[in-house]
Amino acid sequence: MPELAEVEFYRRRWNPGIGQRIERAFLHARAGVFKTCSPTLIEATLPGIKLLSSEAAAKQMLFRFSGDVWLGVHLGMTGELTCQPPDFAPRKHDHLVLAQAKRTLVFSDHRMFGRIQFHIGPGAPVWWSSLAPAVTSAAFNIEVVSKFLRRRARAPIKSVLLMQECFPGIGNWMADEILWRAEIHPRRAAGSLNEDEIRALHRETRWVARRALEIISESDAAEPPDPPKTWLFPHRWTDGGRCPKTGVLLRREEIASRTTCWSPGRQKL
DNA sequence: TCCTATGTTGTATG
DNA sequence: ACATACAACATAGG
Repeated sequence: MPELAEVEFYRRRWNPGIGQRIERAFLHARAGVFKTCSPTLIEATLPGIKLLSSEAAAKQMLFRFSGDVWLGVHLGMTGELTCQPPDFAPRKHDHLVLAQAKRTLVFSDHRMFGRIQFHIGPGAPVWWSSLAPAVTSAAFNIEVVSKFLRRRARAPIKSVLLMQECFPGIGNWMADEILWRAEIHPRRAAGSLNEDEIRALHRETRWVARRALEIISESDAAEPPDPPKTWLFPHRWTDGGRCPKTGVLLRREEIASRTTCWSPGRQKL
């Protein structure tokens, strides 16, 4: 599920637990989500310390605990964070379950493409601080984008937009949304974009990311809200779906091993 | 039964 | 060494 804004949405689900102590920790020790860390160490360290704060960046989340303890979460394709009652009994796909006095913080992921990372030290872990600058930040500028596109000149622009080292947090639906707004065909070679197209790509990347985050923060719904009908998003998986700008039938095809949707005529090869 | 799924990574190839 | 393409990971739901 989760790209930039959804990750931010799920991060907030654990907000009620901030400032509160972890009483008990249950882990599915054999789950693939703990590939890069030791489940036994996590289970031994967390009880007794407090959740202090959290941040989201790209498709990652970082939770800071007292005692210089840090927990990283990547939701993969189907991961989810929830806040459950204090007497919560872990189910099959609940891989990380942190019981507090008044609630239980749960990470579940049935497909197990998600990852938990664990770090003890005075500062945030290296994998966190070395994430590419947010697409909403000033560091994500035209220069950076055009340089990256030149390096990836022969790859289709759709696959380049999915590369986290330049477009952190952009996933399959955001990439399609950006290209649709920028009027660029997803199969275009990254190196073939002219100056105006690169400017449009940069502008729409920032716009889509910022608006998606605003929509999330304006909502108090229990599930991540969908973008409005004026976006490509609600039409792209609908058979017979039409472009909200031109009314033509949308086209779907696999590009870069991902189902890709675009508006023929508006986005030309 | 078969197909698809909002993601990343390791490996093969050029 | 670098860029590109794709199988593999694991599971549920249509």
